[in-house]
Amino acid sequence: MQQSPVPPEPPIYRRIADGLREAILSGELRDGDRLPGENALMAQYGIARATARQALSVLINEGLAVPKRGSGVYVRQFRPIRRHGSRRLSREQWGRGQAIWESDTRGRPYTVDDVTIDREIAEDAVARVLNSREVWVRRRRYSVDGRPVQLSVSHFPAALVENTAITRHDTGPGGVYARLGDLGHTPVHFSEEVRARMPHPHETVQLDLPAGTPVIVIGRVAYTEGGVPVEVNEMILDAASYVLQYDFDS
Amino acid sequence: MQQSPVPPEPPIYRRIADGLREAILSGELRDGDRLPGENALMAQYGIARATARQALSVLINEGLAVPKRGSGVYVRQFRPIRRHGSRRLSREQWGRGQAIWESDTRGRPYTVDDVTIDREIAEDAVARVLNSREVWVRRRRYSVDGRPVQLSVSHFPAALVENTAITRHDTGPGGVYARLGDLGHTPVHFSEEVRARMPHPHETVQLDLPAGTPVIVIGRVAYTEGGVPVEVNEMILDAASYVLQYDFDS
DNA sequence: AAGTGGTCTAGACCACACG
DNA sequence: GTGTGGTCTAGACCACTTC
Repeated sequence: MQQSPVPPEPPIYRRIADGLREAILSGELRDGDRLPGENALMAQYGIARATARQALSVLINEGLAVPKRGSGVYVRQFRPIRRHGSRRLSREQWGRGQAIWESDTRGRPYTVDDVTIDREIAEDAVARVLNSREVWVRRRRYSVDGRPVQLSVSHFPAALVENTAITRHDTGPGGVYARLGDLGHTPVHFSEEVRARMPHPHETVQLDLPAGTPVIVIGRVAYTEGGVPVEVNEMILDAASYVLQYDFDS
Repeated sequence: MQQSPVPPEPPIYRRIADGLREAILSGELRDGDRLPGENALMAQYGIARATARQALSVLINEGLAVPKRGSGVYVRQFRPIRRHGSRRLSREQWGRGQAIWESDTRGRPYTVDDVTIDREIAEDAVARVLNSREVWVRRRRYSVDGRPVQLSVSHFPAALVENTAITRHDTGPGGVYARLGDLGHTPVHFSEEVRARMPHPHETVQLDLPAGTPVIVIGRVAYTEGGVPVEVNEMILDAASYVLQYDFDS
């Protein structure tokens, strides 16, 4: 007779984490509420400091809680920005149905800082797509409500944009896409590749990410009507701050 | 005179993690290689066990390394599947440019297990989109190469699909979309909302996710030509196994 | 000043993997 | 059997936040 396998008891730190997670997901603990601290958990469960910390670290690494030094551990809030892929299709009737996830639809103003513009030798993947190793690179950081939410690195074939406003800080009215249009290379087709992963250290710093926050990586290629690739843009988004929306037919 | 701020030394565990990360990202340690273990780090740096563990946990939570019980900690591998949003546009000329990220383009066979079909009362968000609280729900899990990569939960308005093959395991040739077509409700418009976050515990179990792996959450609504929503599908993807591709005009 | 999280030490016992 | 990671204890000092 086969012995029925006994489900092993989860370790203490996990049971504590499960209880706290339940309280968060059920709404018993709300956005911004303070969780029981290390000392409280030690007393309540009769455990060592390291064990209490381990329990809290589970929730922190899950992105459900954020530690504040000298203060406590708090329930994290989620108020994403909606980013539309195809504006054209999103405007159509059928695309105006109810969204699944609530999000901030009012166009909150974003600010741009840390703009840098350089002529560089592109890495292999970018060079292959643009058919050019020589590129102009525009790096920007976007913030909403004073909090950084996105890093963006745009690559343009150097031969195409040399001596245009695209190589300068002030790109003029309409921005870089308008300038590409002036050159007869209006981007009309876009291909976006979307990934998600944990952030690299420099991304954690630049986006001021708490532990347990993934980033969404969007690699976007813009093509002209003739199918010529004119821009490769890699965007790094704070995953907790964004919902991407893509609308399409067929 | 303003004192120039002295950059504080990072803690030991962080410096060790930085060194190991460097070795991984530079390619010095390759996919599947074994990292120095806890004992090795203790000896090499003259630190306590907990500190060595803390260093390794950084890389594990970043998704760069995977611990194997009783064996060691290993460099993680990344070989994503490419998932296309709009098949139609992806086939067009301009969309056939080089991809930024390498991925497995050969259509690897996937298997479906854990299929369940139930009549349920939908949660608010789904009911609002479908204009129906009564829904049929199809849950599936997809695996590639024997490893689970995606969970999928499809909702259909009960009144629409009652007494059709959509409420049965065998949906017949063409699957549920063909059956919706039989009813005169062929889905032709799609709206997808994409998020990324750390997995919930049950997702970690069902997708067998190592620590440090985010999930991509896709909420997809299918509409008929007349703009009637006929399906809400929530997909949970192992973020390390997927690259999403979206192609669009304008 | 008191409380909080951040780092670190020096032990311990366990289950599991590998040779 | 030996080494590995997984869990846990009982202390310590520090920097920071809050009162």
